[in-house]
Amino acid sequence: MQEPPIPTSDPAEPKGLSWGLETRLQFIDFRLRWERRINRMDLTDHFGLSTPQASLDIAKYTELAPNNLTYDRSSKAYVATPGFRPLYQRSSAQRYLAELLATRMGVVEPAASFIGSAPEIDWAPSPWRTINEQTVEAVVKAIREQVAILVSYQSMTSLDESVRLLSPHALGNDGFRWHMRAFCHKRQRFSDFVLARVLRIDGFEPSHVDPSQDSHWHTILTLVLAPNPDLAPAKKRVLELDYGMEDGQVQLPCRQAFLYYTLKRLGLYTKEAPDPIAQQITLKNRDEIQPYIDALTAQA
Amino acid sequence: MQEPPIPTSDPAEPKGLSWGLETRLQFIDFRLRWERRINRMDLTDHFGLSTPQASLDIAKYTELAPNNLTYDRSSKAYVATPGFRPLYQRSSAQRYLAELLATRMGVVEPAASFIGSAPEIDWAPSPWRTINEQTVEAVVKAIREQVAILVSYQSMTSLDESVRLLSPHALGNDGFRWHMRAFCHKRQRFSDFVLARVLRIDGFEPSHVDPSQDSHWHTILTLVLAPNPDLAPAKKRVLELDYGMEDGQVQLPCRQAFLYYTLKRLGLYTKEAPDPIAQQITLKNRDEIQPYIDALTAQA
DNA sequence: TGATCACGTATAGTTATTATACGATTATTT
DNA sequence: AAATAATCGTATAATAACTATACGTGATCA
Repeated sequence: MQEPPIPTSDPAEPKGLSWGLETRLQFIDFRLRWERRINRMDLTDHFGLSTPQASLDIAKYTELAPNNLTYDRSSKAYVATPGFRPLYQRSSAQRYLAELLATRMGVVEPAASFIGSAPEIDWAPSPWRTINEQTVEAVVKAIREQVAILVSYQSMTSLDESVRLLSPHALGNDGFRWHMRAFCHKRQRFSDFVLARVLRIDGFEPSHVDPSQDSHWHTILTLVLAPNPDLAPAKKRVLELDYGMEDGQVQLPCRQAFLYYTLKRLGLYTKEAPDPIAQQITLKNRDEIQPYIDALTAQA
Repeated sequence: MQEPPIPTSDPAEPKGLSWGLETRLQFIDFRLRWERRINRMDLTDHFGLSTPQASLDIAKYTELAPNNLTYDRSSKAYVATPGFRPLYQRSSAQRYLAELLATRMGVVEPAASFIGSAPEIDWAPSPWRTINEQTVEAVVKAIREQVAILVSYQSMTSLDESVRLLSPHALGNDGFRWHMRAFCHKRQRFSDFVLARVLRIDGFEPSHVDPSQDSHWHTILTLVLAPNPDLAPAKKRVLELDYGMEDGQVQLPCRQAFLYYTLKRLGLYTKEAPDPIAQQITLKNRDEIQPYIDALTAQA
């Protein structure tokens, strides 16, 4: 019996092909959509195959999507038709933009990406500490094996090294930095630890912590965001579009553990009354959330 | 003659292998590092190969990195040795975390990722408009072919549809949203347009715009960030670690076009004197940058 | 103790892919 | 205007990659 092919979420995606061929067909689809052209040479460069095989792959793609491409003798390449319809999820706009960004930021090696030539792109930069390989490896291992790690952690209160025994159970990203969610045996409570503040890993120790007791992690709040009602209608409409609001609001599920970072990023973490001009977005259910906001100051 | 294999950046990475085999070896490397184990079944599931071939692949990996794995009869799998050293860039911690995040956020299909079972992870959520496929496709096409697009754009000033002719030349991401950088033929100047505010694409038109004239895009400022000097030494150290500062500061290159978004994200966009307690980070070369900051209000 | 499930490996067969070559079409150079 | 180069598709034969199947081994578990 033939081994079953890789399952794909979209039932319209062709099945029963070998993993290699399927990947190459996805490549053809991707290049056609985003660069509007594909060549045998594109295939031979990226996958290291021969020209006859590249021809066969293109022929196979043409069989699957005859209306997606035509050969243009002038440019010596297949070009996407105006009515091109992508065949694979891999060719989605969201995926394309994410891949573009990751490749340019150096997170993804160019050889691992389907992108050939792409439009100029840049982003609002943020200072980014290069991630420590050993720290991540140790934390991931500790989470998987459910053991504690002994770490030297840079605390907010003292320059001296503080050695702590931590039992991590999850990873988190606040938009800037990576955290671990862990039980601190010193303070006897769950909290967040920024991975970049881990100065050294001193070893592993057995641990008996139940992650389900981390209530700040498991409590999921729903923030209801809306445009500031005092804004002009056009501005409100802009905000609705920017944030994907429907009926003038959007619900944002948020773990209590991320409440501070989420509000901070949205510019909603203010103790005073927010300035309606600077503050374009409001927290519509602030009454409901306020107790959790008050709890933040007590904890930090 | 054999076609040349895919070039890899790291000269230590093995070469001369077929693209398929190389990918499978990277998979083995990745799984060993992050899940500490690999099986024939992992390979047959992910790539749809037969068990003898999976055996051969593992044997090949063992030949390349004999000290990275041992077979554990008890768990019926190869496990990573304590002294495991990754062979491929693909197995880096940064890549792993990025892949974890992208997979969980739904940007990358699970089948396209090497991740099998992974630790629990979450992030500070932000409202995210689902990207419009047609808009991205049209903008990318316009940039590539150097033509203008006629769009209905939701402006800040009027609820009525405003039709504009735009000549885009680059894409940008402000941390929340995707933009295009384009010449607006109506206002006769370059500026940013949020993709989500594009209500409709009305067609393409020939265009003669020189992207090199977009000075806000091509002017690259250097922001010098430092911890607030009034903070306690331990807090300063924390910020240095969080933001990868060396000698108490970090340089952040930033296009003038992104200045507003960058300062906003860092909480540095204040017209009044910043509050030293809330404001943990300072812009060390504010004198130098201030003229550009002043120019922002005039423009917006 | 026996069933199960990994492993490795061997053999034979099939499929995928390569190497090479040819003619056709188009753009570019001479 | 003619030669050159590059692309396409395709045909052939050869090779490499991979599959199907089977068998023996050691460890775990009911």
